Amino acid sequence: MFSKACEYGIRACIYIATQSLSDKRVSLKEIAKEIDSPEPFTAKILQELVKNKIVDSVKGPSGGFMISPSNISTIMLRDIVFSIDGDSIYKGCGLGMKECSEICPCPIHNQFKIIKNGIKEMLDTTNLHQLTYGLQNGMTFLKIEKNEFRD
Amino acid sequence: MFSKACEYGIRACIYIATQSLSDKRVSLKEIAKEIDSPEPFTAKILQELVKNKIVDSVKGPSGGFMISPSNISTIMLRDIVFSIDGDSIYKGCGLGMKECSEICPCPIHNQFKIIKNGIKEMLDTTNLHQLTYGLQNGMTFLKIEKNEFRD
DNA sequence: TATTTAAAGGATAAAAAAGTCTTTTATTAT
DNA sequence: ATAATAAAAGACTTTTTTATCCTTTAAATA
Ligand code: FES
Ligand code: FES
Repeated sequence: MFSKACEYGIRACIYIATQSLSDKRVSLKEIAKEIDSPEPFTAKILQELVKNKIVDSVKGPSGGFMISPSNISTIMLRDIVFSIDGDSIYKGCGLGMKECSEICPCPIHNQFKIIKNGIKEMLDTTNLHQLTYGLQNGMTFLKIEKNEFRD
Repeated sequence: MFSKACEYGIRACIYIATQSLSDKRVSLKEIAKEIDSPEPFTAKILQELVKNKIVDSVKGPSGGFMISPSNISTIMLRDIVFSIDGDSIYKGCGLGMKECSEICPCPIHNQFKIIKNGIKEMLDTTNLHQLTYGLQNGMTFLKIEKNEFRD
């Protein structure tokens, strides 16, 4: 569905957002640990998100990444996905033809249109605040949690 | 969404099916031409589909690929996709966690469940016959058609 | 101002996916 | 039987994606 880069990007944004709500900047190291992602690769993805004004970064001591709390409910999942994967997921042809169009539809075009509309709808209507909510309440997770009974 | 291999695989099956309905075996060369795919790569994918009993092949002169007409309406899109890409598209976690579960759901789990159910539903209920229908009527296409006015 | 800290940038490496090529095997028709 | 045909098999190459490493730049603070 999404590229690995995009998956890490979304997870990183959600984690950064939870901490930004408590006015805390977070370091790359902390992010990678909390979302269980490879640190240098995550750095690259964050650079891209910073360029796209989704994440804000500050260098040096007590620096790190944050997302301005006022933006957390205006940033849509679509914005993050678009920054990293573009729009092929909801615009491209499901059978990989150069373009998806009503004029030259592939055999699964009509079935796929429904799916792609659903994806677009989800990306367009889900904001970052919604995604952080469950995480803060311990109802959702960004990595497989290991408890004290099993590892 | 699907891998390139899977896209070619689906397109190949649809083309083979249309010809099999006229009792014609088709060669790799013809398939690759008709679905606009790289010939040797398509060969690999077809081998896999033959192993998975979705496509039948015969070597030698007047050999080629076909799909038994009686199977065309029982082969589901799911069967083709599963042969090539497995079930990660509707079973995996949208944010790339090792598994998708209700016990340890990721922040987009609930939104994604709807999408994934839609995909599963589509794959489970769409059969090969449905997909060949539009193609035979010139309503759907397996490659961008070039007409006499523009190329 | 010097030192430390942490991200940015750029080059590189590893792995996976996509695509190619050559040889072998099976089948048909001569 | 033999030649021709077409898929199967397996090794190989290229491209893309994923991941790592090292140097530079910017900011804070001591
Ligand atoms: S043309 Fe293939 S999905 Fe629209
Ligand atoms: S846990 Fe991520 S989609 Fe279910």
